[in-house]
Amino acid sequence: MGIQERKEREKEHRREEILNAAQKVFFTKGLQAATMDEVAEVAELSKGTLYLYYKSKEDLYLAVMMRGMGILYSMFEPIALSQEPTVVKLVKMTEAYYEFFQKHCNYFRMFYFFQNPQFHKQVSEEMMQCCTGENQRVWELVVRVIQQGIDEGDLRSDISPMVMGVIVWSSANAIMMRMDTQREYFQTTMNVNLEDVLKISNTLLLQSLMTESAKRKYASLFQPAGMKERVAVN
Amino acid sequence: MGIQERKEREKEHRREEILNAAQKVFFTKGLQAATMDEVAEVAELSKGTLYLYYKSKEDLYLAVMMRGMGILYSMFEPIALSQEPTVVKLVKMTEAYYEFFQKHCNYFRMFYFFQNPQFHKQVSEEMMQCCTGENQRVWELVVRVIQQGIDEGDLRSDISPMVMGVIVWSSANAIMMRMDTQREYFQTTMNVNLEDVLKISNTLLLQSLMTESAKRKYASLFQPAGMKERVAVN
DNA sequence: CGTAGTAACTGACTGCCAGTCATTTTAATG
DNA sequence: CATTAAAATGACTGGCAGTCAGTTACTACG
Repeated sequence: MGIQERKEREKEHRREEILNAAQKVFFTKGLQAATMDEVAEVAELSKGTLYLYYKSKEDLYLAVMMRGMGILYSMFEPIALSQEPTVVKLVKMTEAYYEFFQKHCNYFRMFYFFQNPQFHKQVSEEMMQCCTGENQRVWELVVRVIQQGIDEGDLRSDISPMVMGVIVWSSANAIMMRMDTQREYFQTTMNVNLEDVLKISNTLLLQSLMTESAKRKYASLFQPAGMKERVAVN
Repeated sequence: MGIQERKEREKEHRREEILNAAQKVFFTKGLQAATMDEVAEVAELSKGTLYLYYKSKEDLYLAVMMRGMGILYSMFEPIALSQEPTVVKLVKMTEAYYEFFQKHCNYFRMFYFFQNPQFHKQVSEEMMQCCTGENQRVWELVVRVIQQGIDEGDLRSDISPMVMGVIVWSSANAIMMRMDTQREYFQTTMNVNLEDVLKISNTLLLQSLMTESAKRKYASLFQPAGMKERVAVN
C-alpha cells in the first residue's frame, strides 16, 4: 500500500506550499495587513483549503515563525557542540544571534508577536505547544553552554545558568528589536549607534558573569570593543 | 465671550470622557478584541462621535497610552530632581519603573504596541509625534541623571550617557515584559524567579557602569541582592 | 470498465467591525 | 421665533476571517 504513503507525502507537500505562500505574504505585508484571500491566491488554492491545513491566520503565522526558530537552532547548534572554550562559544552565540537578526530579519520580527499575550489568545493550543517546544530546544542549547562554563570555572557559580541565560538573551533581544524599529531615530536624534550599544551591552554582561580567572584568560577577546572612540564625538 | 471658552472646556471634557471609556474597554479587552462600538456604548455616545475626537481606534489607543507615560514621568521626576547621590537615584529609578509595571500593568502593556512597526502604520502622524515627544521627556530625565553621574565621577566616562541609558532601560524593559507574559512559565518549568532576574540584571549592569571608586562607596547598596540563596535549591 | 465511496477542494455566504456621511438635534444669536 | 452653525447620530459600506453545502478527483472493488 504505497498509496497511503504517497498521499501523506502529497499532503505534507501541500502544507509546505501553503507555508511558502503565507511566508511571502506575511513577509511583505505583516500580520495585520496580510489577508487569507491573498495567501490563497499566491498558493493557487481556495481560501477554504487553507483552513483544512491550518486552523487560523494566527496559526499559519506561527507556523512560518517556527521555520525561523529552526534556522536559529541550526545556527546555534554547531557552536554549542564545538570544542572551543565556553566563553568563546558564548561570544559566538551572541554574534550568531545578531547575524540571524540581520539575515533573517523577517523571521526575527515574527518573534515579536510571540511575546504579545493578546496574540496568544488567538492561537490554537497545539500550535502554541509546538512553538514553546521549539523555543525550549533553542533555550536548552544556550543553558547547556552556560552550565558548562560554570562547571569549568569560567562563569560565576552564584547565579543559576538559567538566570544568566535570561539576562543575556533578554537584553540582546531588546536592543535588536530597537535596531529593527528605531535605528535611524537613535542615530539621527541621539547620535547613538545601536550596533555599538549591542556590543557594549553584551560585553559588560558577559564580563560581569565571568570569574576573575576567566576575565584574565579571555581579556583579549574584549579589548577592542571600542567604547571610547565613537563616543568621544559628543 | 465666555461662551467660546466654556465650549472649549466642554469639548476637552468630552475628549477626556471618551478617553475614560476607551481606557476601560482597552484595559479589559486589549487592542484587538476591543471594539469602537463598545467604547461608544461605555462613553454613552454614538460611534460617529468618537471619530470627531479621535482619528482611529489606534490613535485612541495611543491617547490612553500617553496617560501611562505621564504617570511614569511623574514617578521619575521627583527622583531625578532630588538631592541624593546619582547612583542612589539610578537604583531608585529602576525600582520606580518596576513599581510602575506592578501598579500600572495595563499601561505598561500598551507600551508593547508602540514598539511594533506594524502598529505604527495605522497611527496618524500627529499622534505619533505626540507620543515620541512624551517618550523623549521621560528619556531626557534618565539621561540627565546618568550625565550627572559621569560628571561626578561615579559612572564611567568611556560610554556615552545615552548608550548607558539604552542598555539599562532595554534590559529592564525586556525582563518586565517577560514577567507580564511568562512569569508562571519561567517559575514552574524552569524554577526561575523573574523578580530575582530583574534585580540581578540591574545590579550587574549598574555595577559595570560604575567607576571603581563608586563601587567602593556604594558597595552596601548592592550587598543584599541575594543571588546565592534562591538559586541554591537547584 | 463502471460504480460506489471517500478524501480533497471550492467559493459563495455569514457575521463582525472600522470607519463614513447624510440627516437630525442642540444651542447660540439677533 | 427664525436662522444658522456646531455637535451628535446611527444606518450604511467595504473588507476580511472563518464556514459549510456542494463539487470534483481519486481509489477500490465487483
